[in-house]
Amino acid sequence: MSVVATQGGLVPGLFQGEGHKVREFPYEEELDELCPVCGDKVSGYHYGLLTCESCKGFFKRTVQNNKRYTCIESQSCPIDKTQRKRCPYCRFQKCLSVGMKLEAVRADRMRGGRNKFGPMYKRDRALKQQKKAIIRATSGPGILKMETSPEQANHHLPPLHHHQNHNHHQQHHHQHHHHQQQQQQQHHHNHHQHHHHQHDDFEQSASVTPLSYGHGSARCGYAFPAVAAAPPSAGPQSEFEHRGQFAASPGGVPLPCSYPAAYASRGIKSEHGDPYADGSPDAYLSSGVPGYSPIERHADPYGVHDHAADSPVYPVLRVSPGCAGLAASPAYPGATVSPSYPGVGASPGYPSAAGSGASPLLAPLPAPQRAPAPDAAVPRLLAELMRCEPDEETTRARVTAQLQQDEWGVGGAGGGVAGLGPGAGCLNAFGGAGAVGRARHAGGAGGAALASHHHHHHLPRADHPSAFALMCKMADQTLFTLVEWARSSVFFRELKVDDQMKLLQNCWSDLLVMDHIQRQVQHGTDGAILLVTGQQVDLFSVSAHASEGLQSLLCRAQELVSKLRSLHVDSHEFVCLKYLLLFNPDVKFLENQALVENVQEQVNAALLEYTLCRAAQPPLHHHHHQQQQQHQHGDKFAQLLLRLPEIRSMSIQAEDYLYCKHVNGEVPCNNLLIEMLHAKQA
DNA sequence: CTAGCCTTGAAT
DNA sequence: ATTCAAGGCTAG
Ligand SMILES: [Zn+2]
Ligand SMILES: [Zn+2]
Repeated sequence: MSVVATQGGLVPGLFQGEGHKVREFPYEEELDELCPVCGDKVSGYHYGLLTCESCKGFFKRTVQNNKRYTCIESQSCPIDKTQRKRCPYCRFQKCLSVGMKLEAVRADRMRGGRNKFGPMYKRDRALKQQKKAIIRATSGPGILKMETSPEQANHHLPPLHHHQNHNHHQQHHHQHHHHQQQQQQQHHHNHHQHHHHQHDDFEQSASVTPLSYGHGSARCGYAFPAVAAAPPSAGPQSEFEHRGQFAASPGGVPLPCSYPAAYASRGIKSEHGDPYADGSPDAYLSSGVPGYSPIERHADPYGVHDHAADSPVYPVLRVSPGCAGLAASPAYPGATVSPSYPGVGASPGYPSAAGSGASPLLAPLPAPQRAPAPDAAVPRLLAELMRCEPDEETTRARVTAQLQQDEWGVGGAGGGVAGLGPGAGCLNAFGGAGAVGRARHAGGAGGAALASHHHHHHLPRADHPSAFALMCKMADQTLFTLVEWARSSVFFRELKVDDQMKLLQNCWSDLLVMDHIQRQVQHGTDGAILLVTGQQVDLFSVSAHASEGLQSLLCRAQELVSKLRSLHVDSHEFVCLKYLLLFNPDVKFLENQALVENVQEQVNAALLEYTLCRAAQPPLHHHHHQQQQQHQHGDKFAQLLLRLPEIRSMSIQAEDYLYCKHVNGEVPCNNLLIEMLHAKQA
């Protein structure tokens, strides 16, 4: 809310002149909710991914009972909530194609517990959550970040407790004796006892025995991509034991072993007649393919990558057609000609549409040489990048406003907080006051030290218990602005959301570090740390009470700042560096990798040209340093590029540091930083 | 068979 | 003690 007021019309780069164009992104990703098989409501993770309850049951029944279906039509029946009953064949086919995992169905029917997919589910959750977070940060209403879940959630609770409670009709019976129900199953139960201790086939957590679907009897009407190599079943095994269905291969990959046709049904279901028990596979063999193989080379239905490799059903286009204009990087003429524009095509939002008031229509073809730019020294590409740059003042206002709003919302969470004015804290964006214990200690000494020093504007105190939390919020807000920056930046917004996610996931901390560094270089003063809120903190007193890890970070940051200052890095160059971080060609599995690489290339070229031009026309002052400067400018380009690894390294260290703090519970919840961090781990 | 609801139990 | 995905049960 307040944000809207804040942004008014002051934010040139971020809002591109108009604040109501939020529809540009296909962010409508119907996050979760829908079963990938039938579109019904998702009830949780089932056999590898989020599905609805009915598909879970269907899949279970099918695999457990080794069911075989036949499609009456062309094996391509549409599957949705209303038609899913129609063709079980196609339904099951779809289950498999979307990634439901056969091996998650247990042969021994053991209940409860967790299987090897547990961690994956967790990871996937983190990713989805992060995705949502970014979307909220990106396309949500202003910066009204985290929807205060605590309060809203509590509003409507009373009226819906009827359902859950009355489930008593018949559960008191089998408390301890679920065996009784098993009736014919106690037979197997005995086996289970053994198995639990004997085999942990599949090298997965102890006692889950994946059920083998399909068997030696030949057949496999289902589209199993990479199963061709499944060995034909060996002869029938005399014992009906769950014996070596799978054997862990040296590499840990489960390999299908001989598997008696009868087993599947017998071992699994004892009550129903075994459809194959008496050997009459005729009904199911349609293709000659021997049983399926639960091999799982693509234990990743989460789209992080391919599917293309092993799923003929849903191939993924690897090559992006949209990068046509980028493919052929224009030759770099010389120092005078700016790198040509990548013809991004008639994309909806071309940069110029924002500031220059130019119609999107003339975006595709910026005339070959519109040399008469106001500043000939600035490559046009660079000029375009600059146009998207938010100004420090606006960012400061927004972050500050948001922080204040947070505090209001929190209420009296920290009585002293309010007294600190617009946010407070110390250290850089990743800073903190060390361990809790330390923070307290700093309360005495640190506070005194800070107070006795220069009277900067509002000297945030490092001693406040929530100083670190405030710093986190500050960094959090900064991240939001950076995400928005990226989102509205020139080439980035041409990318698919998924690609954007991946890039941001990769560089968010780099951008934060870079943002901090840039702030220090351009607006900060020596010996102090300039926060995004405009407050300054005495560097010396801070590091005096900072933990070792933090000191190291501060130190490195300071060194970098000094270095960049000596190089007289200006905002143009900073922009380039930021883009180089953002468009990191090391990020793999991008749909439009070509664009990323091309932007990297072009920005590189632009930076080179720019630094060369600047070197040619250095400021007329400092004559006595002329020589030295000439030399410095000479390889300034290289100097700049060499800082990138350092920044990456710092961001990694900062992430580690942040993670430690998080584990210690010192990072406030609902923090985008943590969500990014969390999604990255594992 | 289907699909909603219930019980389990390793992992956390 | 809590989670929550896997199996079980049973009207419809
Ligand atoms: Zn479904
Ligand atoms: Zn069909």
